[in-house]
Amino acid sequence: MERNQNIEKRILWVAERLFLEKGFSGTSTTEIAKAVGCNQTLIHYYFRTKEKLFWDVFSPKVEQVLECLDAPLDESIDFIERIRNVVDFYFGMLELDERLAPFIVNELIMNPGRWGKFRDRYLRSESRSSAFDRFENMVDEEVDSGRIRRIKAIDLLLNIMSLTISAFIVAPKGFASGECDSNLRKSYLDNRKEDIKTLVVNGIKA
Amino acid sequence: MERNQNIEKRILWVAERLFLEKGFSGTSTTEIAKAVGCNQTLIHYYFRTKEKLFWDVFSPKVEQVLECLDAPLDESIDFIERIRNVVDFYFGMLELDERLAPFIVNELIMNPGRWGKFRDRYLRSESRSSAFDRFENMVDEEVDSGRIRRIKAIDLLLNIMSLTISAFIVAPKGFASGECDSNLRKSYLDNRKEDIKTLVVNGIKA
DNA sequence: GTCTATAAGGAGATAGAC
DNA sequence: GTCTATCTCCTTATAGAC
Repeated sequence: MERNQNIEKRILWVAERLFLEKGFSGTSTTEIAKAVGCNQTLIHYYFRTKEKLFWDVFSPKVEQVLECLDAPLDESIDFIERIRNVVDFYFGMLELDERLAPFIVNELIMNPGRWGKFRDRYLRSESRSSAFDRFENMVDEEVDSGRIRRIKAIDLLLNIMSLTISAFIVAPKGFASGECDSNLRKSYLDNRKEDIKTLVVNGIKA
Repeated sequence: MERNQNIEKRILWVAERLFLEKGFSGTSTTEIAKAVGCNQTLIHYYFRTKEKLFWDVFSPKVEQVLECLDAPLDESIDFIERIRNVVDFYFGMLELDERLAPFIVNELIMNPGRWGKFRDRYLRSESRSSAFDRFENMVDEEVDSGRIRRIKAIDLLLNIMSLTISAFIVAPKGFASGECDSNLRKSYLDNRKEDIKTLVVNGIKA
């Protein structure tokens, strides 16, 4: 990538990195400009406001993440195995970039209203035939047949997501190991993934 | 509480409230002063820096929370019941102030280094006879006797804490219910508490 | 103890030259 | 497109009058 070509895209890349590392409020447009190697006013020339830059960076990513939530629901395999796949899938998604989970949680805490439009689009009961509805139907069917204990789909999903996301919140902070060594973190995450799968699967047995 | 008496304490109360609601970086000393009804420089007269004010507010609370982590470990009752009590206990602690969990997680993400001294004091292997060590001994004993599945105490604790804290991160944001109605939130939290207890207990069965 | 005044710096955003 | 200069506002912190 040439240094002087496509400044607009380079601003997007750099902004994504800095927002992920330091959050929205912790990143200034001046800092983004410095990292890009351009003038601060250029940020505003291309994106007008910092808020709009934020959305230009993240709305495609949020869409992408939300839309692939149903990817691992292959109905040809055993339900328990499908749930294990869901955990693997979420874990793998967050493992691609370990800054993602802290970023999401932080922005959710600091400015919950900002994410309302995504909640409305993907979790509200009005929007039928969503990924969550397919997941819910699948869980209800297992409960009704008595193959798993009585549990609401939303609770199962919250359990899986809470445990998975939390693993990445704790991991890089050295709370688990006392060290920030890369191998230790990897083995910590692998260990957490397996334990979470065991926990979630045991937790829904009839 | 008189308005003109004990300004120092009033600064501490107001600072606690604002730090909890808006985080450390989101709260200015000017804003604290305005809420107290005093001059901004008075904050610095009493506490010198914002950082020191932060610690004067929270280190007693952190000490208190960390020191009572072993409170529910009454050894006269069944282990499974003891674990259920631990969940009840953590839940109750966070229910006392629903701003606590988001605050802790947010500060942990934004400035992990700040909490290093507490980690060192309470979770490092060097500091023996801590609350965690007693918990660990208890879990190891149950594993060795075959009464529960093979699990490390730290994993069990991370499971419990992740699920409990996450419930409060999601709760006030309307992600679960789509509403912020107080009764809905209460029933959401009660429901989560029971499901988490079931999950954690099922998850360690042999 | 409490105030005014102010330093010294950083933020987001805009006008206008080139 | 990209820049300089600048506006306005806000931050933490200090000096010194009272």
